[in-house]
Amino acid sequence: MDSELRLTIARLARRMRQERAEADLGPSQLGVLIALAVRGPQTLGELSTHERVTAPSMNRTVNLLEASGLLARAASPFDGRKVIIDLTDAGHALVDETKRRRDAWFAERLSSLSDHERAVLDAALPVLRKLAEE
Amino acid sequence: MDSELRLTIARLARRMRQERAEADLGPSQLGVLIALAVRGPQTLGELSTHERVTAPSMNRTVNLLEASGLLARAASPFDGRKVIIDLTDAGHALVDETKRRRDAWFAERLSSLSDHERAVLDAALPVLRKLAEE
DNA sequence: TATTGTTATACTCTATAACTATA
DNA sequence: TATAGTTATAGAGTATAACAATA
Repeated sequence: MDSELRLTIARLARRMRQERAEADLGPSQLGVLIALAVRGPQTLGELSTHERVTAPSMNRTVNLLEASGLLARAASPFDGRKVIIDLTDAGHALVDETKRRRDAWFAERLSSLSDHERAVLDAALPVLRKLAEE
Repeated sequence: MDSELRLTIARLARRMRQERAEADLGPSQLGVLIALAVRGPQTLGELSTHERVTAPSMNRTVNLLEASGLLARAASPFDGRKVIIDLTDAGHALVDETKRRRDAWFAERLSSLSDHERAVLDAALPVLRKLAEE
């Protein structure tokens, strides 16, 4: 059954990821914007570590997002080597819109469940969260 | 809370996906091999439909896997346009090994849970499966 | 004509290696 | 010397458009 649960979670996550569309950003670009929204301004190194990607790869993604006006680079006042990356207003707006749409999709799926089924999921949430821990 | 559950599932799936490594195939190539193992020999069109990818994209992935000796193409005896794709012995072996390793990783995560927590997940499985339905 | 697979081309995302600037 | 970021280059994975072969 272990295997069943693992595969089901993978399949569900895959379906969720297909619900993007709104802006035509790839998943990596969207992931960076969401990381900035959740964890605030960060250096390139922090971003690449957290997203588990190499620095050159993150640099490229950041370049694309900067060119789209969704984030901005600023020099660190404390360390001339570092660059602080943060969302622009447009970046914040895009993150909010994306979250709203994904939540709506997921809520629609949940609405097909019975009260009991929703209660079961509610009970499972802390356990799933524990499994997902680093 | 809807949003919490959605994000937790996404995060858990992401952690699982990072557990690959064994062979250095990307997730797409591995996905094709697993699809062939689970659902048997298929045409290119069937594969691309099921993996939700365009035919040229699937064709490219199949080319790489064929070059690696993990699958083979054969002409359909009934329809000259169709190509039947199936795993080689090496492909089967790779799928088995991958499944074994991912299951082991997941089982190790599950072992950190209490009996009660595992029971909660067990109850949630059919509900998650329902959410993941097409 | 319609369908199946393929080739051509282009863009995103990833990596490693090598370089620049700062500490 | 070591660290932070960047550039150069290459390969995987995705797409659309155009083509060949078969039904």
